[in-house]
Amino acid sequence: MINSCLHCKDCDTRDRSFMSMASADQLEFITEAKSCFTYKKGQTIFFEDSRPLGLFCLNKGKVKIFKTGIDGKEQIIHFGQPGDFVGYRALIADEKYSVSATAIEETTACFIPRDAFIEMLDNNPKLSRSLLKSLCHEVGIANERIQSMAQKNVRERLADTLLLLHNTFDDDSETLIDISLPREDIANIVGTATETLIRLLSEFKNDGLVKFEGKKIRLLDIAKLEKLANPQ
Amino acid sequence: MINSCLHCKDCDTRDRSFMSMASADQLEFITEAKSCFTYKKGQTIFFEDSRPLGLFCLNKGKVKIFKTGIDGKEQIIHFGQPGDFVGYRALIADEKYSVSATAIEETTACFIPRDAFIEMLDNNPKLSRSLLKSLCHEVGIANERIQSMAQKNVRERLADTLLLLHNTFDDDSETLIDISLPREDIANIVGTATETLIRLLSEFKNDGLVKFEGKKIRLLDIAKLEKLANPQ
DNA sequence: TTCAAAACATGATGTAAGTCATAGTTAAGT
DNA sequence: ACTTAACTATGACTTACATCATGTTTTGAA
Repeated sequence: MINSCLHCKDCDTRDRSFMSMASADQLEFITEAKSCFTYKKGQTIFFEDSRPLGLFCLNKGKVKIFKTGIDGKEQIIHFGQPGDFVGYRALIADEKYSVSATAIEETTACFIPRDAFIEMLDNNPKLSRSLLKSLCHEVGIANERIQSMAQKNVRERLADTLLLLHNTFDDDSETLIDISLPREDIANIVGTATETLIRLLSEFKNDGLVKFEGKKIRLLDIAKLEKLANPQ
Repeated sequence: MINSCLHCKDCDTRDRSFMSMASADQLEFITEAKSCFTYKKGQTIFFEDSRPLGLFCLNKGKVKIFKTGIDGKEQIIHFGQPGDFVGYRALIADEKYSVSATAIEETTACFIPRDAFIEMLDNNPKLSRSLLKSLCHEVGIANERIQSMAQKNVRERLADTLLLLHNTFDDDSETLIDISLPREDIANIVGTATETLIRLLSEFKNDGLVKFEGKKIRLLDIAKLEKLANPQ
């Protein structure tokens, strides 16, 4: 569903995003070029294997970025939240999307068409440098995840995941993980069966590591979780 | 061990590397700044958790890039061969190395100090754009690997790995994988125990999928391996 | 408010793959 | 050429986790 757009200069997620690298002229230019959309919970923003026509800059809500495997099992790669650019990797690499993005709560996003983004990128070394740095960092994160999948057991990966979610969606130095995910989604981050995830999460609860508050999870012992995630 | 350096303009791996983006002036500048090293099989070029002082441009040999986990088990992330830049992610991200690089055969590499590289990067949008594109592609590869680790069994991942090695080290449209790796290293790519890897590889041999030629592996049925790696 | 459909939970069971043990084989150094 | 060490190979055993089955609770739409 298409919306009327806020001017980028008035967008309060700008300072949290790559848009903070843009000049006033570029903000003007992008505002002209973009269009805005809202997505209900469960709606998909882009699909794996389709061609990117631009990128999305989120300004409200949360999305999950995932790959769909055999028998439809999702592997969640990461999440997007206000201020995040999503879908730019395929765009820059000049490839089809290798992931899908689906709203996990009501989300609004600005769509920046390919050409406008490329022009901004070409005229803004600071932006391109910032993207470069961010991507280098991300490759490091991804490599860590590969190792974790290969060498850690499910219990350790669950601890990892809870800490990751906490860092990504913290209620600001709170211990509450400020996102509602069904168990199946958490299992699809950890890389395990939903039943196994449920069992382990109950164990964590019984061990006093976490507490369930409605659909959200509160971490009760971060130090212990960190130890669990990274055994000697 | 330090060497006398070849001038970059005379380096025959240049066209295969990011150095092909450099201007004549920049090749001159880099040649002035760099120093060259040779590493014997087993020697390490850089260590995880240390600070990068520059990057390495390989011009002979092969290196494995890996992370070291609990009880010293390595997870091999990828390989470097002539023409490859290695160690630039940590440099650009301004982080410590998150991986180590060790020569798996006699290797020579040029070391380009941080400042010289950054200067070249800042003055060469084509290079920075090329790096950006390459990194975006790499993130896609890494994500695929995460999914594969999470959802595929060891047999499927071994098929994946053999095809990957074949694509990376092909004897040019040959079926021979042109690299000598001990079973333990292959296990550390696949993410399994060495004994399991050995068993599966024997099975693959008995099933007519591969053939051992000295320390190298020849693929006998690539179509079948692809089917095995990507079931329905 | 009711009913159907998700989501959550837990038990029973099977199996892929890890671990431990041992032995043969190749490679490397003196 | 001989000895030691590294690598490859196989068997026996264990276990973490997936799968299947079934029941309960929550959610949301009519």
